[in-house]
Amino acid sequence: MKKYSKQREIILESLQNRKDHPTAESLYIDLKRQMPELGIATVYRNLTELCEQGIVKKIKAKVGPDRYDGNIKPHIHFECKNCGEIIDIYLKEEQEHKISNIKKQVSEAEEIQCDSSEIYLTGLCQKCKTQVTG
Amino acid sequence: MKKYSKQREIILESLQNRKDHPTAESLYIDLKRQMPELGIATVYRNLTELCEQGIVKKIKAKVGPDRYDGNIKPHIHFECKNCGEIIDIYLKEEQEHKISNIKKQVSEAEEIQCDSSEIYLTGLCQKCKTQVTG
DNA sequence: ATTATAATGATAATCATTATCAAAGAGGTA
DNA sequence: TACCTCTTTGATAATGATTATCATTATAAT
Repeated sequence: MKKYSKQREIILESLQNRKDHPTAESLYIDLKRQMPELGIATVYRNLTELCEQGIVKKIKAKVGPDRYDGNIKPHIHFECKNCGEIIDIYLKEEQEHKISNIKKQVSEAEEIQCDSSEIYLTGLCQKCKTQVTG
Repeated sequence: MKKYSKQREIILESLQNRKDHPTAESLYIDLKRQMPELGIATVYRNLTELCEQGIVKKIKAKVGPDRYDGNIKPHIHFECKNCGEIIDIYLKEEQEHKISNIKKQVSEAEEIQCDSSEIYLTGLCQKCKTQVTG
């Protein structure tokens, strides 16, 4: 039987309140301020658990360790190859619809059961675009 | 100045001939048969180099270490959550077109410069679908 | 052939993550 | 409340993947 833990609670809460996509370590450092006895293993354990429950999503960035996202509303990620920031992008309903259509077509054509899709974009974010370009 | 090396040649060649998406280690083990003096660091070094040149692509799988793909023709990846296999899926021209359209729209709306996109599907492959379901 | 420098292989070092395990906490039940 | 069982925790060792170091070898230009 799954039991309550204060640690799991604050990890989820923090992740849902943050607007960025922290690594396990940065979450750990942050939470240690309000719970100094917290251990890094507990953070990893709970992040894994929350991912399995589908409350949290793991992001495999191109650069650096895995990141975690407490926002599970459908959206895609853009990673800036210059500053490394990952920004959330919400597709319009019509765009979302096109994607799920393609997913359906592919599932049929390949005879697979596709239950999730992820779209990663890479390039230069607004800031870095102007900085790098001139 | 960049210099030729036999090692880099066989790494690229092997990757382009293989139809799977090997990890650095499995590539190393395989190539060691034809070149026993090959070192694992050389494999990592050259894979990184080839990725930077854009001749090879790195795949961050949900499970396990990074994989490499010698096929750079536009395609997307499907990872089976049961057997872990990664299969290539080629979108139809019209599907590809819809995606690049969305990419363009997003780039404008977000004021970013998006130069690459990756679509990642997850679920059950043909084999595992029938195995698990029935 | 000589020389400059890039690439290699062995291996140490690092980084991220997972495993282990004794102690503490949660959630029953008597 | 006291007790029991099982889960979770924190500390830390262990592991796995990748990168750094460095002496040696190979490449390519002169």
